Amino acid sequence: MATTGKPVSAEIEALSAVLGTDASKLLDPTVAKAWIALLTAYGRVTRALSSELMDSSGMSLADFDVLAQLVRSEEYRLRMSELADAALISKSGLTRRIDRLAVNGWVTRRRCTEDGRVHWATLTPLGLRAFKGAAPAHLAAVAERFGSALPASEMERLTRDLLKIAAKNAEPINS
Amino acid sequence: MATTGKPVSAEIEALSAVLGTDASKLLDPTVAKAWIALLTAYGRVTRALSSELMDSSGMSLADFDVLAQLVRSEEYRLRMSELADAALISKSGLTRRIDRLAVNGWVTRRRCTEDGRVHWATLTPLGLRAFKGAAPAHLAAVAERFGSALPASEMERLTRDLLKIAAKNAEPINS
DNA sequence: CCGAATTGATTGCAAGTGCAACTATTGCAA
DNA sequence: TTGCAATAGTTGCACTTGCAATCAATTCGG
Repeated sequence: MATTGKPVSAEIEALSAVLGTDASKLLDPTVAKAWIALLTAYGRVTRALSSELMDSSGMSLADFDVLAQLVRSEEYRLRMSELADAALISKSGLTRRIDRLAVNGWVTRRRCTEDGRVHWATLTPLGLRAFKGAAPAHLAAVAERFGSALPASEMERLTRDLLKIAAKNAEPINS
Repeated sequence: MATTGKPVSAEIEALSAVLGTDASKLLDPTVAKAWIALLTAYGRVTRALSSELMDSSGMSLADFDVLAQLVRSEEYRLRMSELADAALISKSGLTRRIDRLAVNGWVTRRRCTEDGRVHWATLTPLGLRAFKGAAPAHLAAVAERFGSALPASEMERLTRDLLKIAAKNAEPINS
């Protein structure tokens, strides 16, 4: 979405001309600038991290997230829907992602004996090894591409601001 | 990626336990928190905006961006690759997106008479109408979901920080 | 001028995605 | 009990995506 490097004020002016109303009434130029900055920063960083991770470890960012959630869970396992929520993807998306991870031998899927509706996704030793192999480079890349741009105090302020935005839009993904 | 509402320090500790090294050496917990906050804020806001826009105007966020770029361009037209860069999508993605927009009658695609390699994507009057119909609600939604979370001065600081991050990762998409 | 390199755009392909419909299992109420 | 509602997960579908290969037009070196 609208992420040129060009000044946003011009963009707002162009929109005003077209919309026939003062577009800055609809969207404050300050906000528009910030929004475009967010889209740009997010897009560039994730794009770079994604291809670096794929090159170095053969896994996607989404794969890494799923493995990370399993790594930090009790007994290296989670229910499918817990895992979907934690990794911020839809349930159907997770089903197929686990299919792929299972083909690699990185996770297993087992039906729960106590409640037959539940399926456990469990990290295998091989999956743990894969994660351990991928994590150092990936974390270092996050530190470099994202972390090194701002001093710590500013980073904390950024976190607070972003969490306020996130809080304004809180709703679970799997309704 | 890894976007639970849970404290990140726990995440980092879990990773340290697994990686066998102090994961905070690899990724400062302050940075980790900020990164997860960015992912969360971005994911929630764009998800909501996307479905609201689709419901109200039948266009995707990507469609809106493409139309917005054309609206603010000279004579409502851009070369395919200019437009791809401006809208932050790949060239092949743009080709097919323009296909779809052309089916709606919102844009036309014409070969350039001076340089036969170049194709112009041009906004039609119908496309302009569609954009004018969609923009007010969408801009208002950005104002509400994103803009209203922070006061203006904080918004400006956020913009500066995000642009620093973007600048650290500057590379054109279509290499 | 002619052929090779370059540039602009499209297409084949092999993914990934979410929604809605579906299956399987369990819990609960009468 | 029995049958219906709720819950967990999977699948069909239609659509998007990006990369690499390809086609088409232009430019440039000799």
